Amino acid sequence: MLQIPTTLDETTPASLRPVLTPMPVMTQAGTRLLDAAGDLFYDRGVRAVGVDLIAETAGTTKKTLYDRFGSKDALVRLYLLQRAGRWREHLLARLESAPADSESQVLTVFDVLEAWMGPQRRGCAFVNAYAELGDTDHPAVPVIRAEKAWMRTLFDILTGDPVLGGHLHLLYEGTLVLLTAGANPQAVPEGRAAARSAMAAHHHP
Amino acid sequence: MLQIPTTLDETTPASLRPVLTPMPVMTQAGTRLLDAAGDLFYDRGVRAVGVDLIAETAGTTKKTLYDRFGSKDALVRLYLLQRAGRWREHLLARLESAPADSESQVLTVFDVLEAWMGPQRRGCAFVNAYAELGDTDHPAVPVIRAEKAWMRTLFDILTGDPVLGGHLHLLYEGTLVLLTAGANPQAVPEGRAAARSAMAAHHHP
DNA sequence: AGGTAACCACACCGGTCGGTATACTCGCAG
DNA sequence: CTGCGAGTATACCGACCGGTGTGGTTACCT
Repeated sequence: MLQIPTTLDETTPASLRPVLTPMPVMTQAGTRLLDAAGDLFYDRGVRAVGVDLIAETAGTTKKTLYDRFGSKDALVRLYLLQRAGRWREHLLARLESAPADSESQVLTVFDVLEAWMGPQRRGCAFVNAYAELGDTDHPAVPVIRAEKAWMRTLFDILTGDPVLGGHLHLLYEGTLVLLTAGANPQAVPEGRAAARSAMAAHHHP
Repeated sequence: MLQIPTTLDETTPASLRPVLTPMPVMTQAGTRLLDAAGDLFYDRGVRAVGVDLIAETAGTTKKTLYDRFGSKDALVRLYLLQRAGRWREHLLARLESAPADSESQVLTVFDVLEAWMGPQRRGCAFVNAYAELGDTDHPAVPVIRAEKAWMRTLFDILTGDPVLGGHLHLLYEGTLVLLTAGANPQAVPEGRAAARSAMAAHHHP
């Protein structure tokens, strides 16, 4: 049985320790605000979206936004936290209904990525956010780092080998970048084939 | 002899056709402006830097900025164009003074990347810019696409095989992302080792 | 001498930024 | 009945956004 952590620990992200980073209790307007912010942040970028637009899109007011979340920075952090949780749940569910052997599991990650992205060209929400925030003390940065560390841990666990896991994680991140910024529609098939080749080479050296 | 294009063709980026995209003739204040904009854009992101700050940092005025470049968007495009040119020249110079065999050339790319980045955590200027601009009609987007296509062509030429070239390009982009957004200081050594493994597997299948 | 390109200093424009304040309505629990 | 949390509406704040206009000073070219 594979043991994959389902929570996102911001302080020791690579560990398996099940630390909770719970979402705050959401009111109705709060949920609408976070959903609207999520769509807008992802589509246009964090800095490009103002709090006025978020409140208007959610059908509420800036007052309510600041009553619920306190600041735009906190809302950005929650946006990434929610997105990380949804991706993890989605991916783990698909992996459970895939063949249990290591190679199938890894290739399934690429398949799930392709279906998740669809025809869209906005790339990885975490890489995009990091591009805007940089290596600062913004409260969202630990969430970004934790998401990358979680994917690395996933590949390590799926393969049982940190060297192969690292190789596959590099291929996964490269695929995501070249699919979007690179505008290469063949990125996912190429990434999948490269992953297959890397696993074959590792098992028959 | 390796034949690597040194120019950045925005319209047919993958071709070897030597189309020029020359920098405009620069005055003294124009050069200072573009240099200041380059540093600020890369360090803080394109949207986070205003034209007032650029002009002040360059020791000139907004008036001069708009007289030279016409718009902030044009300045952003020129920033990426200049950066792409510098990276290409730097990388090709290092490749010329490296062993000429295919494997050494590829591994040298990772070494040059590590030295180019240094201890810094701002990542790929082109990926960062795409994160802010997205798949829009911004004049800088073709420059981003062309840079990614140029790196892919480089790996194709260095290896003489588009399948292996694609694999290595994925590893290269993944390395860059995980070094910065992922905050993994082992990203370059891991990427280098993965590249070596991919090339070995390709030659002894 | 006249023209012109480059540059600087500075004021100005409408719009938007993140964030706050005031005042009001509604539903609900004590 | 009262208090309170949630929400709405709207006005406001100083700061900054990209971009423009005016006027004046050099230096060089014809």
